[in-house]
Amino acid sequence: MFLEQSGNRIGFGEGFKSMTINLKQLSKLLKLSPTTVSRALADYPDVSAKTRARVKQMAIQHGYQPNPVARRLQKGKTETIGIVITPEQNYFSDTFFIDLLSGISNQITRAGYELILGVASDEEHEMQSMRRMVEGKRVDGMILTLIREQDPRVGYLLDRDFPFVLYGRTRETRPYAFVDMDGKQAFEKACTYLAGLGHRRIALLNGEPGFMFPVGCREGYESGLFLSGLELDPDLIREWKHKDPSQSSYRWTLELFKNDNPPTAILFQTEAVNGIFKGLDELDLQPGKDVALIGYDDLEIARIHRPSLSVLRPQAREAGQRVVNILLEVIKGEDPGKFQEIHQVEMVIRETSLPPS
Amino acid sequence: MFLEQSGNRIGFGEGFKSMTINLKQLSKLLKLSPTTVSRALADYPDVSAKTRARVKQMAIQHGYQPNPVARRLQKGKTETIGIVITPEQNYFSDTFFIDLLSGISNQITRAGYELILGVASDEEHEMQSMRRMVEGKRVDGMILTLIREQDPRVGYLLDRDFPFVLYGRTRETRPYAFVDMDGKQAFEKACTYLAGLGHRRIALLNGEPGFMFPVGCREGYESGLFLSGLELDPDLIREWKHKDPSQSSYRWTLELFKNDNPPTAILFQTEAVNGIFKGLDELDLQPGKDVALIGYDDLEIARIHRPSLSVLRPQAREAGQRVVNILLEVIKGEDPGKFQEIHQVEMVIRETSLPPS
DNA sequence: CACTTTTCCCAAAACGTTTTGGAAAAAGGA
DNA sequence: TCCTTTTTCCAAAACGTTTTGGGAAAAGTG
Repeated sequence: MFLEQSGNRIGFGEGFKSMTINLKQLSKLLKLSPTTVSRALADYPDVSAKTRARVKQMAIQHGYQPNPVARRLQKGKTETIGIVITPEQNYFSDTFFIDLLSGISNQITRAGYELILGVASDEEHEMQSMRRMVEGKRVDGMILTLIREQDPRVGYLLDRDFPFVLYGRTRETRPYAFVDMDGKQAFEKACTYLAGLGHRRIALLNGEPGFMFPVGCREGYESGLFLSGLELDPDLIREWKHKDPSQSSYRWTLELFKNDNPPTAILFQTEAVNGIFKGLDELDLQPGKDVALIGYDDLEIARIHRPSLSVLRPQAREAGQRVVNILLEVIKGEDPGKFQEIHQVEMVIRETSLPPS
Repeated sequence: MFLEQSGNRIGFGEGFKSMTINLKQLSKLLKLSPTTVSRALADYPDVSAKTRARVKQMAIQHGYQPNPVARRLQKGKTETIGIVITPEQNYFSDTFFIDLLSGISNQITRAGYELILGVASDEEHEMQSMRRMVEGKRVDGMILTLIREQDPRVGYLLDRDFPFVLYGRTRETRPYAFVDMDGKQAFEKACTYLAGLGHRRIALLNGEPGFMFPVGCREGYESGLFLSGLELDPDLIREWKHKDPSQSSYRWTLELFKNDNPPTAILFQTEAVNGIFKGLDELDLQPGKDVALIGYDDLEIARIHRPSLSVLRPQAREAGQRVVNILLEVIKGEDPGKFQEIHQVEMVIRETSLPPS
């Protein structure tokens, strides 16, 4: 049976291609010009309803789909958008990034576009991969994530007037499009919530310096303290590194409680939670009971752990969809400066945000 | 200053395109035909060394790069390969999958190809996304991961004689190309190692049923027991689910030690480690000391945790590179049956694989 | 020198679409 | 009826490459 099938294939002599039909063949079948068929399928008004129906029916019957490569050449667009990720991004939490990517991918598909992916080992290769896409005319627009305070990618793209959208923000005076999570509001909310419960010593384990996101978190934290009439103690603030969130947070947790006046609550990014739990465990402190905890990002561990972790939950999927919709507008020629969105972050209260004991 | 720049852009009236040069323009500059320029750049022997040098120099001077879309149309290839991932894949461990993807991406770039990514929420959308790529003539080949025992994707692609390579294996009699990790050998090795240390009761927490990988793990486990003269106890074997590795492994760990004759060692996939640690903690058993542990996959947590976790470490990056190289051969027309690779998995002994106490 | 071979280059076709700029036929208006 | 408008279709050009199939000039060969 397989042999026979294989024989057929060899008989046709063109492998996979034999299963496919193109515009010219379809138009011949319909006894119409390629022009008319093309326009019928694209719903142009200058083809009669009757022939349009006939064309469409024949098209689906033969499974005709316009060759995207040919269409791209004619249209002068690649119908493709690019993204470059780095291994760091992965530590950037488990379900979070895949959710973002999922929103991006679905919206891109819906628009008939393609998402091409680059994986870069470091900052230099990240730039290199992007340049290949941009200068090699391989994409119509770029999506940028994991944004740094000073991010050369943004300047590069602005200089070339090439369409792009940031997931995040950077320090740049020229207008550009972005979708960002309101980290400031989120941390402010968490901080005032804890203060409202009676916590007076609230610590912050912030993200890696150099990146933009922790800047907002810090602002929100400070603002939250201020609004609650608490004063800022630099000893309660520290940053961790992407490379080893658990290790650095573990060490920091131990140091934190050597303080004469230790905190009763900690704000942090959920990726660092393992180290914090471990540190508290070693100090014989119970999470939630002895120390209140609120993490940023609703990772699996936050839901699984007992006690379950209260978190700030960014809506990554929705953000991904917005990023794409905006990018498509920018590609169409809309002014990027018009698209600057800051999304609210919801707080999910679970078991680790009790009043101080 | 910015205004002036912007004015220029509007002056040229063609935005980004104005920065780019095409073959015709380049050939005009060189006073040569497009044919000759094209062939010079492609190192055809029928263009003299002198003009070839002249062409190349001018090309880099003007940053000429052939338009990939036009090239693809003419060559009848998309120079693109596709991959579809699912959120499940993410639980499939942190650094592991990104490492695989990194190997894939780098090798694809090196070949001048593109990687297009689909993200599917479930099995149905996974198929749908793949069909769009294949039937829409958007890719020359597919890479498949997270393979199931009965995997409809494989039959679909074989029926169409469409090039693809599996990362993993499936139950299919027709020949196809794959790169797989030797899970059997890995678990056999781990099992005999533990038995060699004196363990007589070794438990297995296996991956989710329905997927192919756990099948090999089980085989290796059973074979390891047999080679060590131990007998198999079904009570010591259980599977977990991708959706909540920690939760199901936690419950299982508790059940496991209700056994009259509890295990002194556990083999498992590292994703499930949190649940196991939590279960052991609750039972007042110390990992490594009271119960030996070996996980499959060298995740961050394995290195960070104290005691650090002994693991089986697959070389994801190398595997990704092989997958791509093989796929490129298959696309060229090589017989897929020739490419069936099973990669060895190394064992990293850390602190959780001591003799029984 | 005459003939063959080699070297070097190029015009035209092709890849599969969409868009442009009509043109023929049908319908409407006087 | 004759002219204008609307409807419906299509031939040709264009997108930017690579490949095909020569052809002219230069270099060898006797």
